[in-house]
Amino acid sequence: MGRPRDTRVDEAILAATRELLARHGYAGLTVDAVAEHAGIGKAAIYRRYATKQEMVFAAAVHRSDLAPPPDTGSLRGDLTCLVEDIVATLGNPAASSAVLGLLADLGAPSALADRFHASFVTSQRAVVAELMDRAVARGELGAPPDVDLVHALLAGPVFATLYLQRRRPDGLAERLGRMVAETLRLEDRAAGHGGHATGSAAGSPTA
Amino acid sequence: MGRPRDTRVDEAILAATRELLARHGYAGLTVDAVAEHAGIGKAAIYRRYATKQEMVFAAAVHRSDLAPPPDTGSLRGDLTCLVEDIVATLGNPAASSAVLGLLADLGAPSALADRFHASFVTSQRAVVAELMDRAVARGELGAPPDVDLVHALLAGPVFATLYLQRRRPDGLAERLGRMVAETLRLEDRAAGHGGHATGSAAGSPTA
Amino acid sequence: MGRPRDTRVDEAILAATRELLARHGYAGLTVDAVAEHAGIGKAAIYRRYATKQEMVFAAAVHRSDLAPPPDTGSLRGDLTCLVEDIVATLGNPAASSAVLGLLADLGAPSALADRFHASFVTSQRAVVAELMDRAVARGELGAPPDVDLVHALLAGPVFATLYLQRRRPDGLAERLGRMVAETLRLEDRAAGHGGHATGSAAGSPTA
Amino acid sequence: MGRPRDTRVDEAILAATRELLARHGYAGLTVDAVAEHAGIGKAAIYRRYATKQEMVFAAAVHRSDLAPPPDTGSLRGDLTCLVEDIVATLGNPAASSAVLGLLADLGAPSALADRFHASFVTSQRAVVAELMDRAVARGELGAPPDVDLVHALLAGPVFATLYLQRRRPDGLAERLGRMVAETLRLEDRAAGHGGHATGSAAGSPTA
DNA sequence: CTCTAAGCGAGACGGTACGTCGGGTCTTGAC
DNA sequence: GTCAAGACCCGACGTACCGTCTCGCTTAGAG
Repeated sequence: MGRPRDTRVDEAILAATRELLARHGYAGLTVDAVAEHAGIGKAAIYRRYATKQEMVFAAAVHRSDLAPPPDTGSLRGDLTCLVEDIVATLGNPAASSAVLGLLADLGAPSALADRFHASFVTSQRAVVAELMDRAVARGELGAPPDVDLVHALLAGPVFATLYLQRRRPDGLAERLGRMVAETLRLEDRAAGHGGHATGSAAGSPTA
Repeated sequence: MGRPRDTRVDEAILAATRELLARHGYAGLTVDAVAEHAGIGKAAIYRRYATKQEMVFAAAVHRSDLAPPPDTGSLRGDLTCLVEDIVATLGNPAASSAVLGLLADLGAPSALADRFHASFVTSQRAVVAELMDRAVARGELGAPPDVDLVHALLAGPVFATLYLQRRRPDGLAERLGRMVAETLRLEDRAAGHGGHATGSAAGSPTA
Repeated sequence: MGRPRDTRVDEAILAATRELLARHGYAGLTVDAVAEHAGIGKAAIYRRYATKQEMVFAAAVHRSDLAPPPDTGSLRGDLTCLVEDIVATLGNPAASSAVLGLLADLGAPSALADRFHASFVTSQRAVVAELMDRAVARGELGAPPDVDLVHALLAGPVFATLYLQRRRPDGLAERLGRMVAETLRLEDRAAGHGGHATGSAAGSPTA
Repeated sequence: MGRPRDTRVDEAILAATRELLARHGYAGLTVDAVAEHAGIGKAAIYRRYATKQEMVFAAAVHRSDLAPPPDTGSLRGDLTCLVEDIVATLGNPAASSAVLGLLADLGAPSALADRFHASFVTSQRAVVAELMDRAVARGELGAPPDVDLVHALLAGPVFATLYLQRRRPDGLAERLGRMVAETLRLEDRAAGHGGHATGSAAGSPTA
């Protein structure tokens, strides 16, 4: 019962967090500043989020449950598509700061650390697993490969490009999708599995 | 003139920083705690390092200029070796926390940000470039590929495994070295270059 | 038109205020706590009282308009009676906390400050004036003395005993009434007034 | 060891507290405001005082250990002198607000409550006891009266005048000293003690 | 062999942000 | 229009950390 939470306040908090995150980065983000910028009181923030980290998580990461993966008809297309999603998510400066900041802040295992993992990592992993199954169904792969490895091969280079090299990952999705698809097919064949010889398709379209 | 710096103090600072970094993570690391744990005064720290970041950098990152790359005789061996170095560097929990923390803290360009980049990223990049040249010299590749891309393909998955998946990267170097070497050869041939047909090496499965 | 105020709410507010005042003192009294303890909403409180001070005033001070002074037949008896009233009023722990708290809070002149003054101070002063007139009429005093001084002589020691010494003022009224009555008669005679020589009463020791 | 407390900071805190106390009263006094007004950080305050109350106590009450009572040669003079001291102490607007505010805030027994009592009440009580002994030694009184009662008779009216009537206590010390001295002598004789008949002295100099 | 500049542990300093709490206002849906 | 519930804005509280600044002492190398 009682007065319901004001939706405009929710949105104002998230919007302000995202803007200040983009403008000043994760370090440099102040709860007071968010409150002032959103035209609300700090209590309204802490009524929703127990800590600054929770707020940032909600503002910049939570919703990125990673949309259901569209089937492009080929492993390579699917992977490219997934990488494009990851790039799009992290390309946003707010999310970019937030993910890195949270990753650094959430050293000790905690409830939020788990939720962050679930929202960000587990969901990506699930998508990867789905794509592998599709490839097997299609006959592109004989057996589904190590999901964590594939995930690392896809998400890792995006991280490296953005956070280590501090470059825009232009064209990365395309190239990464192609390379990983090719690698997976090679590994698959080398392991003695092997779909019904779709292998040749892989060699042809270099983009 | 005057009294020279006490070497034992230098070491005590670095040791304490590394220990506390490993124990409490980058967030959770306090300059006061380092001073107390090292049995020294804060002034002794700030006489050496201008900021907490500098201290952490010196304690956990600085020396990792990445040893000169040993020539293993094959692209795949060289890459595996490099990834092993990266894994070894970041496997240490102190360095692990430190790198992530500094990455998050050093949002704005600064002198330290540049030095961090130089010590960590540029040196890795240089090694990658060297390995590419070796491969070309050996005839494994017809033309040196995009160094940044290769760097991202090597370092990225290590980051993803450690920081996103929070797993130990056991066996990652081996697999990653093989996959990337193979991918590079494929790309190279597809691009119409092509060393003197060392391609067969790709077929030899696993190791 | 509209729903009438619920009388039980009025009483619940006042009762809860008094209880919490007695239990936690003025400083530890919270409007939220009053609402919860009374099983009502804060709005019901603020609909009746503009501020926490008003509420406390109403709960613990307002009604103490100081009953009409009973004529005991002697100045000494009247004064004793008045002091007993004051002691009874402030002896209640709720009222005790409330008066002190309001006194401290109501620094700046305000409407409530005036009402507090009127309800608490002015009414006492009026009673004192009345008692003085009675004494003059009776012939115990030749001229009515400075009312404020007499008030201070009566109420002050009660305050000092309760708030400074933190003791229960047992037996204080009796002794204070006697002393002040005697003092006033002495002053009166010294000033050259003098009722019809009731002075001898002064010699009658004790009671 | 370590850097010693800066005396100027101590003084700046106390001075700022006193000024803001006088300007805005006890309620309305902010620790942040004190820090800003003193040009120091909040930490410097909380390093010295655990709470706002402690700070106010130190600034406005602590030092009022009540100077050693000067011997004026007569009970009446001594009492007048003491009341003048009390009036002088509480006449200061800062001390005035502080005493009342602390009295109201320190409802529950606590370490500070005890120290406040000791510094403010006990010291006054000790002076009163001393004056009573002097009077007995002088022969003005046959036996020392109830010290708490006398203390209440002296301090109480000052409180009542200042805090209840909100008047300046001009001329109060004089009148109060005379009245209480006279009362005590009367009580003393009535109780059957009696110094060597100095009684007549009381009647003469009315001022 | 003294003098002196610099290092040292300790800890206070000014700031700034945190997360909590209280006061007084406003809003919802039930009555 | 009142009620219980509870969200809202505001602003103070006391804590913690950063990077700086003394203190009084120790330690080496220059004269």
